[in-house]
Amino acid sequence: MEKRYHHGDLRAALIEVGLRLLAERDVEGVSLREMAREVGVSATSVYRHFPDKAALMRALAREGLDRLAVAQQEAVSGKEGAASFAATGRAYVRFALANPAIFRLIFTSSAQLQATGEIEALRMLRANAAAASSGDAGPEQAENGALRAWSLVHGLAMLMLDGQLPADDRLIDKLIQG
Amino acid sequence: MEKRYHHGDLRAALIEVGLRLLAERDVEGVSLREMAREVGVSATSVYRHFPDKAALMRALAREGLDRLAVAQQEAVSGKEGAASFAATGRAYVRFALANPAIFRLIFTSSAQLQATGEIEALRMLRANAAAASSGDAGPEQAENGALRAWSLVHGLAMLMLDGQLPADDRLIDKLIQG
DNA sequence: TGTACATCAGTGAACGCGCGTTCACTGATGTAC
DNA sequence: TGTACATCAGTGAACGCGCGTTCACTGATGTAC
Repeated sequence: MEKRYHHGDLRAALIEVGLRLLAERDVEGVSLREMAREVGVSATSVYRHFPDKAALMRALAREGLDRLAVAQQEAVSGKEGAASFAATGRAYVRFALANPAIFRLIFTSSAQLQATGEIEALRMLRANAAAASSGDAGPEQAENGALRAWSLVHGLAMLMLDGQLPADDRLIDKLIQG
Repeated sequence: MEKRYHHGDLRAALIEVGLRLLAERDVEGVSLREMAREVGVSATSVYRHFPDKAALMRALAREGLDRLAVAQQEAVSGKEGAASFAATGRAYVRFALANPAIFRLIFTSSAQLQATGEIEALRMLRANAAAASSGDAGPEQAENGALRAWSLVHGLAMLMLDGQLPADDRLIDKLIQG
């Protein structure tokens, strides 16, 4: 028996299932066949919506990036300057800890995510980092400060994900705050 | 015809080939069978030296970690304090850029590398980072400064590897130096 | 110095595996008349 | 309102793939007598 999905429904269902699987296991452990199986559809039908597996994975990365952007936006609301950066940075690291595989997927595939708006989450972090370091002398110092802040937050996330540092909320606060 | 390796020779040859392959492609692209093929030996013979593929990959990570330690040691020679940290940090990032797959492998599998001495490279970076921030008030501030420095350097390496920042030597210097 | 033998690092064939992808197809949907 | 038809999202079977690993084996090495 054939299941009929309204336009876009199977696509959305595949992305939802994909993100759920990525919450449980690593990127390499997620196959196109399994995503189709979980949705309850034949593997073949995926090809009606994505040219190949890579395209589906890119869609997952894009959706993950959107969610990271939302998390940062929620965290930053009503804050300014240094407090704003700290909030964004904390949200960034916490998102990574809560969604390890998705966070990794975002960054390993984001070089291919070129379309407008897809890098919103990254743009926002950079903007906040720039605001945080705007007390510095010139615009170049501010830019350097922003990149340093982004690197700090990104490195913190990665080191905690890889078990090099304890994934401790208070440690995050200490390192980002002061 | 059977090839005879003196004790440890095939082991060393496999590690050498593994690192060479990792210089060309990603971790997932390196198979046990290919490493054996490259050495010129049957896949089966690998099991005389490693219980399974995971053990071989762990050996590759350990060797990579040693090389990272050496690179840092060479970079740091004769320097002190902040200059010492900057040198170590630069060496760390440059190693990552020169050996992307190995650098990633080191960190994704280093949670399992528990034996003494295996974390030498990491210990060294932490020590130098601590030295760099020893001007700070108390020991806790110094520790925080060290972790911040490590995060900064690690994040910089990862962002450059993932194409988020240009892999530019001058940018490395600017962000680590100042 | 020569022989017997244990050790153990190699061998090729075979296993089952799940994968991504292609194929020719079917049948429900929604539109045109 | 009913019928004809094009569209196209589904289907299951099949493909070739290289993988990690197991098996029973072979034959070179080096030691004990």
